[in-house]
Parts: sequence; C-alpha cells; structure tokens
Amino acid sequence: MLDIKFIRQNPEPVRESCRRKRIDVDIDQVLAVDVACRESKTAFDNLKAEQNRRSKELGKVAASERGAALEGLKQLSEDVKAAEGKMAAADADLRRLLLLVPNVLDPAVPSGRDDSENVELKRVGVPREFAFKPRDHVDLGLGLDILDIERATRIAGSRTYFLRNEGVLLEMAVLRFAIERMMDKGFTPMTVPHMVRSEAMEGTAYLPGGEEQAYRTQQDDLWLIGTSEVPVTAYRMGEILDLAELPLKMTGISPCYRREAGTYGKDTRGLYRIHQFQKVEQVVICRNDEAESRQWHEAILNNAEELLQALELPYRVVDVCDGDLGRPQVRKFDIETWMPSRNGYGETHSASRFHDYQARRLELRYRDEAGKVRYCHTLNNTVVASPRILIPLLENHQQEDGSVVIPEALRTYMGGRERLVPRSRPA
RNA sequence: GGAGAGAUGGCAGAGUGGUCGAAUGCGCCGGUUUGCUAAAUCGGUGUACCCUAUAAAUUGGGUACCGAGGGUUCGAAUCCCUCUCUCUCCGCCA
Repeated sequence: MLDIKFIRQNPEPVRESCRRKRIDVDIDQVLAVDVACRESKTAFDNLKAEQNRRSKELGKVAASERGAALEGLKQLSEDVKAAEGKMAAADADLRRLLLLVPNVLDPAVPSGRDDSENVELKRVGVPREFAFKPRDHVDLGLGLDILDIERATRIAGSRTYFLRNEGVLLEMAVLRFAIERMMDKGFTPMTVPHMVRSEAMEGTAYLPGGEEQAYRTQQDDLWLIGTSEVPVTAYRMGEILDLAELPLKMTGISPCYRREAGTYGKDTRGLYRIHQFQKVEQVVICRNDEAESRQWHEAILNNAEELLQALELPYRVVDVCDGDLGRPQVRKFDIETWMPSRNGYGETHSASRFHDYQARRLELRYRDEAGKVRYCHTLNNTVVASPRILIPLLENHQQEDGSVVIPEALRTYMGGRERLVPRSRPA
C-alpha cells in the first residue's frame, strides 16, 4: 500500500506505474475519494467536538435544567452518527482502492510485455554439452525410482507427485543445506503456520487479487500459504520495533500451496509447475532507507546465487520487466537455472524488493534515532524450492547410464551417497 | 466440542456511566544535586488522522483509539450483543 499523501503529491508517477504494470486502477477516483474522506472527517470532527463539549457541560448542569438542553443534544447526536457513517464509508472506500494501487517502479526496471522481455543481467556457469541424448527429470526420476507422478494424479489430481526413496533424501538434503547456509549468514530459521488469516495475506499483498491462486479452508476461513514469505514477513505485524533489532533476517521453511489457476496446458510435464512444494525462503526487514534496501536486495540475490554455485548448476539472472512485475514489487530479479529438458533457463528464484509497501499494510514499524515512528522496508528471495530445483539437479548431473551424480555439497546430507543409480521398480 | 474466568499505555496494575488518554508503580528521556557510579528529587514520556501556522525539525487546536465489531445513551474503558484471543477444568487427540 502506498501512502495516500504520496499519491496526492505524486499522482503522475503512480499513474505511470499502473500503466507500465498493466494494472487498471483509476487514480483520479482514488484522489476524489481521498478528498471526500478528508471532508467527511472534518465535518465529523467538528460535530463531535461540539457534542463532546455540550455533553460535558450537561454533566454539570442541575437536574431541573436538563430537559431543554437534552432536546438539542438528541438532534446533534443524530447528526454525529450520520457524519460518522459517512466518514467510515469514505474510509472504507479509500482503503479498498489503496489496496489495489500498485507500488511505484524503480526507475531502473526495464520495459516489456511479459517474461519474454525480461532483461538478462548475467550468466554464470556454462550449460553442459552432452555426449549422449540426455533424459529429462521425469525419465531420470522413474529410472531411479525416486518419483511417481502417474499414481499421484490418480489420487490427488493434476500437478501432484510422490517422491520416493533417495528422492526424499535429495529433497531434504537440498532444504537442509539451504537452511544451514542461511543460518551461517545470520538468518534466523523459522518453521511457520501453513494456514494464515486474511490479514497476513492482505498484509503481504497476496490479497486482494490473489484469491484465485490460493487455497482457502472452508470451515475456518484460513488461507494455505503459497510461500513462507507470508507468515515470516507478517511475523512482527502491528509492532513498533526497536532500531537495534533491525535488520531482521529470517529464513522460513514450509510447504507452499498454489492453485495454478489459469495455467492449464502450461508446463504440464514433470515437476516444474505443481500444486504443492517445499521452499526455504529468505526475508529481510530493514529500516526505511532506500540505499540499505537496495543493498539487501543484492545480498539476498547473492545468497541464492552462491547456493546454485554450490550445487554446480548454471544459471542466469534477469531483471524482471514492468509488464511481468507484480503489484507490490518495486523491482524484482529472477534467477533462472539451466534445465536441459527445456533447452533453456527456467525460473527457480525470485528476489523482490517492496519498499514500505508490505510494511504499511502490515503496520510493521520501528522507531528511528530521532524517536520518529517509520515503516520498515521488506524484501525476500527464494533460497531453494523443491522439487523444482530437482529438475536442474537431476538433468544437469545425469550420466549416460541414467545415474545421477550428487554434487559434493549435498553428500553429507545424503548419508555420504555420491550418486543415484537406476534400479528396477518393484512390481 | 462442553463449562467458567479474563483482555486497560513499553511492562505491572487501578478504574464499573460525565471532571478518564486514563491513578499508582516500574521502565525510558531530560534537569537539579553528588569526586565517579548509585541514590534522592523535579519535569517529561502512546499511535493515527484532520484543521492551522512554518522554509523546516515543529507549534497551536480538534477527533479517534482501553482486544475487534456492533448496540443502548445527550455522554461508554465502564452497560448490552457478536466475534477473536488467553487462562482453568472436562472431553477428544499426534
């Protein structure tokens, strides 16, 4: 959410960000409702002040003189109620609109229609030249007997899977490796509620707007998280933090649930796009300082890059263009990891910077040196998400015989195993 | 799931219809005193919004907020209803 005062003073940059993000919000309407809000607030304040004053006096008036004074006050009371109703309605209107106004783009964000026009910033590592015909992760997974999609579909519908045998170890190894690396970097690991209230979804800007993408529980009106970003960023919501606590560096691990509505027919094979996965996420909550916020954006991007390097996977970093950017982000860098089966890079990480957009919705604040209360800045990035990361892991490290070499970094978490070997499946 | 108790400022805790944004204590900030520290003592110490003045930190006025929402009343921290959360007991349970 943007500060209404900012919109009032800078309507044009806000309009421009709406246009570039292709989000249809009428800023003139926002400004009109803002005026209505303030007018109704002033009207209410004045009426209420009069009522307070006269009511106070009434308490001191002798009982015999009350009758006449009461008559006028009854009418005033009606007027106050009417004015209050009007003000509340205007406030609600404004809030509803403000939740839809997108964040203002960083000037550096490139222009483009969709993800095909994201701008590549760098490539690290060289995709392997195979001397044989490489298999995709599904064939590899079946051969190794670490994966079963067909039966999962029968039981749980499309975009579901079972991991089996060393597949389970491999997923847990990747997650465990990721958490330990983040702890080494001073991030506090957290397990989190997987179902959260609307406030947390709204506060992190998944609602309103993301209703179609999230699972909602029927009886308790809770939402299944699509990422631990939601509970972790919301962890201190409503609090005024001590400056000394900042920056808050946290790393959440959780299952992530996504409906993937509107993606029918897209990425249907394998483990790329599924309804449920595991993710280790990094979240930074820092002071309201543009330069510091940018530094953390670089830092969390770098954290993810280091992890991919440790997994010996080639990747590239892209600067996400305006048309592909979500409502809350100021800027976003995606990391795409080389996936031989796609003969291209596929998104595995997404590093977002939000300015105070989420913090304002979450009432996440701190007291600065001068004692002034200010909204924090928030950022997040994937550390690793599985099973998507298993795609490049299996495909890049496969051997001609269908075995897969486990990167050095993961071996201690795999009971010392150095490779996964095909086996015939039990009947 | 059933029965009961509770939710007040950074914390503890008073307040059961008007003089309450809220006693008191602790904490915190500033002053005074004292070789230093401590103690003592005096003063200050919430958030948001609106109006006003100002180049600005900010000043002056107003309104709201005592878990959340609604109601009664001229007037609600205080009375009523609904909800949320916490605690105790019973039930169920990994």
